[in-house]
Amino acid sequence: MSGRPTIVEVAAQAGVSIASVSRVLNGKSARSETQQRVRAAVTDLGYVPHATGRALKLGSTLQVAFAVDDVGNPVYTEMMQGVEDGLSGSGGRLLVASTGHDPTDLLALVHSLSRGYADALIISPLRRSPELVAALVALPVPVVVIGQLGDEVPLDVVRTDSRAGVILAHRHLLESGRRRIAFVNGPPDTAPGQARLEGFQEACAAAGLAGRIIQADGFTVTAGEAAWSQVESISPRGRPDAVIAANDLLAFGVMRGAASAGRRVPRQLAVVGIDDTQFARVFSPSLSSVSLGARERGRIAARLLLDRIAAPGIPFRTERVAPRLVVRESSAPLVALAPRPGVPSRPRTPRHPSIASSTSNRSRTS
Amino acid sequence: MSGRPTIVEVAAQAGVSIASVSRVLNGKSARSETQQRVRAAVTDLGYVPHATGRALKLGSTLQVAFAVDDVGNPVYTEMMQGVEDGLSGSGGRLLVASTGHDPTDLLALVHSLSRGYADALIISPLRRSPELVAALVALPVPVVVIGQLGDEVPLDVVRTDSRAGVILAHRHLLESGRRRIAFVNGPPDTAPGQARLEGFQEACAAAGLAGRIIQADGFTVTAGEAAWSQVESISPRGRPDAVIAANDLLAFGVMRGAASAGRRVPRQLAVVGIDDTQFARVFSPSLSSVSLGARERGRIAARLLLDRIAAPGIPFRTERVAPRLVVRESSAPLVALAPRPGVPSRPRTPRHPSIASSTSNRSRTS
DNA sequence: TTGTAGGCGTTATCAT
DNA sequence: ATGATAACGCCTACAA
Repeated sequence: MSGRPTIVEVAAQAGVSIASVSRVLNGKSARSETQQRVRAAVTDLGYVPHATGRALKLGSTLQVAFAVDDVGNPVYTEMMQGVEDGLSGSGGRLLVASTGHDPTDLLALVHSLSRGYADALIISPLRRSPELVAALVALPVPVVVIGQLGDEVPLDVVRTDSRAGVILAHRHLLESGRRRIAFVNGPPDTAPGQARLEGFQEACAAAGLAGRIIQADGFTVTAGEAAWSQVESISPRGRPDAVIAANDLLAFGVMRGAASAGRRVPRQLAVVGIDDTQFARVFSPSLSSVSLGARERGRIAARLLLDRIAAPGIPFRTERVAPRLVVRESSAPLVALAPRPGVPSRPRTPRHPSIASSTSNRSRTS
Repeated sequence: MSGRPTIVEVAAQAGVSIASVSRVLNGKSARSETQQRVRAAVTDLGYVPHATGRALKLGSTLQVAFAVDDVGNPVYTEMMQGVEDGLSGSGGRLLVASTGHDPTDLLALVHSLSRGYADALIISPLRRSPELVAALVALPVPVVVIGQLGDEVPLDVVRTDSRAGVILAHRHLLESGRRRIAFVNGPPDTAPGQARLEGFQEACAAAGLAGRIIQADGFTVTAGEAAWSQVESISPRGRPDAVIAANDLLAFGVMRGAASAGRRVPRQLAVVGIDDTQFARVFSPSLSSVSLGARERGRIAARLLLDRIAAPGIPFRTERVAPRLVVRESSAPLVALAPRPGVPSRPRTPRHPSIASSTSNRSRTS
């Protein structure tokens, strides 16, 4: 009557011991009559085993925490779906610790994890402060990091190579006939901000071009819009004819800013994003973007985690997902755009059978 | 050495009893010397109280579950951020149960909640099956539902009125000079699908217009694109000049489909979405949309929950958030578009000072 | 096959 | 102010 029924009451009702109840419920051997009585009592009382008791005894909660800096960024939702995919069937629940943009939050969260809320942690941090790394290593549960980490850190890691991703984008823009390529970066004190900046600089050096770098103050759409207004203030002579944005949200912001200023994409400005989020192909014009396999990285992270839980002693691994350029409308080659200057409003399918098709979903791997 | 330190080891190290350790850690009175010794031992051993033990004793986990059908839909991310906002400071963690699109998942999740994983549940279900409602009511923890529920269900509810939202959108399209208004709906067996359909039918009746209804098979971008191809197959004479989509994702799909078919938005086709997700203002053209206050609903849900936890006995409440039309470019009035037919590519700011501005962020409440 | 009993880590009562 | 001890709900040797 008072509160939920416990195993004791079930045992009493069934006229057996609590051990028998537990056994029946966990599929251990028991006489069929005992099983009957226990099951009857269970449905009778509406008994549901309490997770906490079990967790305390077994020492595991069957919860996996997933921590990111910004759930508002679709790339993390996709990553999370990947994690869910990879976890499905393992009987675990997902504990999502999003935390706003406060950088101390992630650290606080990691610390709170050492209270045993979760059996494991998958984390994709924007910044890798020494404190964070130390906290992760000290955690009493398995940790998988999605992102770049120092080489010698004893953790399982899922990486991609966003530096190479930027280089892919740069080469593609060169091939599509652009020469004044600018880079809109997010905060350079983040791991992706740093890697992508390096990629851009390397690409520029290789091409013998001086690429302009614009700093946005976040990886958000709004930051991208603000960054665009910086571009607009550049004298027309030096104004870029192409932009690589450090992620899709920035790219969306740039495209919106450009549209508001009356600039035509891709005719006057080519744009390439990074992450290939679900909205990249939906925008008009659709956004060319470098996929970093967010969903796959999530799935792999889950797999690494399950492997480690199964065999805690195995050596730490680093898995890699290669970046993949997905060419869409926003970076259509100039040669394809030239023939029909008078009809800009038509769908921008290039009439010229050039290397890169601007059709929605073609992709090119490198 | 073996595993994490427990309160027993701390007590031994400090030379006091476990009761004293517990007291010090929970801020009960203790002699200052005792406090010193305990704190020293704690830092010394790196002791962190184990959540499971505490939960078992206290009977509460400090976890709140948030369940939705599709985390891929940004409206739910926003709702979740609202929940987080509202929960912050309460010391609770958020357990996000997303579950793919399998409708049985939500039910399974709700059942699993009765295992005591969480102290409370906030749920925003697409479909309200009798089984689900029954399971929710039977749950031994407080439940707040975001969405429509039967009137007499003994639960706290946060509602909006998406039926009225559709009517807002319809009226706005009439004012912007459209007459052949179609409605792209999601599955009609969902609560929003049903309410929005009713709203459309009511609006059509009031206007004396026969509105065409197109069924999409989901609330997704892809479903919206497919729905658009149905529209394209309509004979030119009866083809709509405006579309209300049952949510933003469908609207994005429609706009993408329309763009691929060479239709111009808003000149040839006006589009209005529902939810006013973060990408509505970013798209080109930016999407007019009816905001249902997802973030605010999340915040309110959290508040209702905290109130109920504080005082379990209080009567159940239903809070309402009014829909709010946000007018943007995708539904610019025809009169504003007419004057300059030769320059369609310029930003679509209307030259005519009409009722509804098409500037990005203006909103009109009703 | 079944029951008894101990323990997982914590908090809280009740003596001292 | 402090310590011994009993729960909390469950699982699992071990003994019968």
